[in-house]
Amino acid sequence: MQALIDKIKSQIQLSPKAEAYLFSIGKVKEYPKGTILIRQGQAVNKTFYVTGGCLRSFCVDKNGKEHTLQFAIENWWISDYIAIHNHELATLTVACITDSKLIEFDAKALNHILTLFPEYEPFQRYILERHLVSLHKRILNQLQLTATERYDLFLKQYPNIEQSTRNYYIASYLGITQESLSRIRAKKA
Amino acid sequence: MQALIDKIKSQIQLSPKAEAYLFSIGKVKEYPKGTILIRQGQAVNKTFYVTGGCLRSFCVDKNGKEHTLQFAIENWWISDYIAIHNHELATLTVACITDSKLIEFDAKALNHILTLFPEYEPFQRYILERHLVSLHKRILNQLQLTATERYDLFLKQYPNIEQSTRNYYIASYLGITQESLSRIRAKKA
DNA sequence: CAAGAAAATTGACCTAGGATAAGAAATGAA
DNA sequence: TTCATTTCTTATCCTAGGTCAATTTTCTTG
Repeated sequence: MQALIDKIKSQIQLSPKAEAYLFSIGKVKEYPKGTILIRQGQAVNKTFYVTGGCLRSFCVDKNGKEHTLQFAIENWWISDYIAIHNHELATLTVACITDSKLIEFDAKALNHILTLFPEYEPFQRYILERHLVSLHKRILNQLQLTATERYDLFLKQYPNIEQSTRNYYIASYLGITQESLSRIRAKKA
Repeated sequence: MQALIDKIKSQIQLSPKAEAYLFSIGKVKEYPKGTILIRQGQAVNKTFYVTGGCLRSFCVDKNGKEHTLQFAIENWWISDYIAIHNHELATLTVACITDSKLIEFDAKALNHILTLFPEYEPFQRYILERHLVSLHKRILNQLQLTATERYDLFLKQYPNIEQSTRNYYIASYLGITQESLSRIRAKKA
């Protein structure tokens, strides 16, 4: 929790009261691999900040195939923002890929900090912008790179995920099948 | 310009001073079809709010192929956010697809409003969140839909763009070639 | 450690969509 | 209007990656 506070303080001035509020609403948790934190179809009322381990958000299509929207490692936030922003039920599932250490926030309480302590806004904006930029890049990569190039880039961006996650999850993030990913790997060796 | 102010006021309380500031930095402009507003490789210092017409942002890959990141129609913002956020030169080009009416903001001046009038933050956050959600959906669509399904969705999302834009731009947004798009269209008729 | 289960690999075949090229239709300038 | 240019369509052939199925390897867990 202190690590997050420090991160925030490196971006903005945080009053003692705001800091105390953050402490009061952030719950440090550890979840084992496989834990499902948000389930497709259910209400979303939590947002997670990752301090250790790795999670992912994904949706399941009509054929039962999974599609990974996001991997979240240390220092990233994860939730179903589509649902939160649109006040809808979850279209995504969020699950721990490995044993994970998180700080769990009630989404409404975290949002309320912006009303109580407007000084927090620039930090939230920073997070949103960073996220936005990473999505822009992802879309451009998806449009212009081959599967092999996307995989190479993935390895650079998430150098430690490969060991701890299944082939299938990576493939479902890259937009290919696990068999194709396996072939791509075989070619590299 | 007043239309934008009204939009903002429908989301947040805006003090007369903040409103005056916005007026002072927003320049109403009209550009003819084909105008390039931001050029790949150059510095980015503007952000555009669209009040009429249609623009797009795209990058050009090593083979000279274009990839459309965004179409912007009425009530949307467009710029190169990757460049702005990372303080880099433009990786994107932003161009008018049709004659367009815009409100042009100096990016720094627009950003400065957040310091001068923190009351503006929630609006900026609203815009960022909306953008984020649309990108999440786009990625999920790209991962799970066929080219034909993506095209159908595109027609729903941008019912008026098809007439005013070239086939190639739409194809480069969907991640297919213009020939494929032409075949998809032929099949529908 | 052994037996099952889960995950990854590999092979044979298939298909959506790409590449190239040529012709048809729009668009636009004179 | 006509000629030229740009855009769109169509046809042929091709390839990256998908599908399905059979192994092999790697995890689990008793």
